[in-house]
Amino acid sequence: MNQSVARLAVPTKRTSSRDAIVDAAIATLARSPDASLSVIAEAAGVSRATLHRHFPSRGALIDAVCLQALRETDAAVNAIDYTTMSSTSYLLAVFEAIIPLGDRFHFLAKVVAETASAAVNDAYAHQTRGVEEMVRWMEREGALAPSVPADWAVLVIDALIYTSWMAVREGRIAPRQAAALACRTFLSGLSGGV
Amino acid sequence: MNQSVARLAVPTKRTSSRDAIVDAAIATLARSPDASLSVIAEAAGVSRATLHRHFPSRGALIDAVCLQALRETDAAVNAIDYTTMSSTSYLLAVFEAIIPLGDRFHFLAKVVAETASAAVNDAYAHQTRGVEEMVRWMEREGALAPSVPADWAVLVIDALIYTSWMAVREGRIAPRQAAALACRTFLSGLSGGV
DNA sequence: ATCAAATGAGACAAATGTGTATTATACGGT
DNA sequence: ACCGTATAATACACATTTGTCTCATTTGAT
Repeated sequence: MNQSVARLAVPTKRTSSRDAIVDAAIATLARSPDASLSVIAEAAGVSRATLHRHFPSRGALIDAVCLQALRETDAAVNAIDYTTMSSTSYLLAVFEAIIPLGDRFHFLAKVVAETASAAVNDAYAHQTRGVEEMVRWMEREGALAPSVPADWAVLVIDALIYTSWMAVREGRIAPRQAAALACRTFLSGLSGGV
Repeated sequence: MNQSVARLAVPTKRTSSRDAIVDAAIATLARSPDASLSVIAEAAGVSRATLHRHFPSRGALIDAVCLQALRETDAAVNAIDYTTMSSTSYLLAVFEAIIPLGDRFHFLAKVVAETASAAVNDAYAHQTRGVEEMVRWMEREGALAPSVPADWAVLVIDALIYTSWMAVREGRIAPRQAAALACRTFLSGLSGGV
């Protein structure tokens, strides 16, 4: 891939351009998911040629963007110390960790379809596996009705995250409240209760 | 728009091509939301020139597609006789009416962004207003917790419809079960209960 | 049969996005 | 100061899509 990587003592700013491009791509695609490479390069303060040097094709860039997003969400979730809490508290913690990332990653749903990269699919599957684990945990703790297919539970969690992202993005709701509402919606629905 | 419309006795098949194009557009865009006009025209069994004759621009076609979709969903919901049921039964009926339409309209979320037509925005706003009314009805009947923002309830309903559409489309779940699960999720969440 | 409207077939221009290649320049470490 | 790398600035080729236009043909109503 990068033939000079192996050479030692060449760390300099080798990745700085690349990172700038990925960051700019995230920021730009967040506004317009169909932004051209020219626009992204400009936003990165870099020539289009340089962009192509780091990412041979648009798909390669989209891949990198997706992987970066998945890496960051993964990190946010992994930062939670789940050993000290119940599965339902963990659910809330996950919502609270992920929802603030919506600013940057809400566009993923639109953009992921562009790519068929195995790496991205793997990372995505890994993330889904994490959600499935959480669902199973809730099942074990009796926090989830046995009649509910785990598959559906996973889908609803994803949907609530996306909905929260959009609601926060449109200024309809504050991140913290979104997390609380999403959690409540998942666990007890919107009827009755408080 | 169509200067010959006023002439009487010219109903013939004047709109048949147009309808064929809209139908083909729906079917084609359902598979690939970025399909070109050539592909759509071919699917409609019509030359691209004819397509352009009916729809001057791509946006005009997308508009027509969106309006058609909104019209159909509206019709499906309006067919429900809400006078004989509770608000929560109505919610289930709405889910059951709309979810089967996902086959054809699930792509709307991706495509609506292409257009900024006032007509489409109006139709969309009208539909949202319908959901808001339903939410208020549920509030009046005490089926909705007062602490839940109506705004959030509307968002969750939309999200559940979209999630159901996708889940059904991917064969993960049957339409009827999807409606039941969506309804249950909204009302009582996925914990406890049955 | 006739006439008008609708259509099919095709050519065409313009715009856009993407990927490649070339050359000169700036930067950074040795 | 030197040298290699990364970069900027271009230019280019290529594909795709969209929209327009023309002309011949078909269709359908009368």
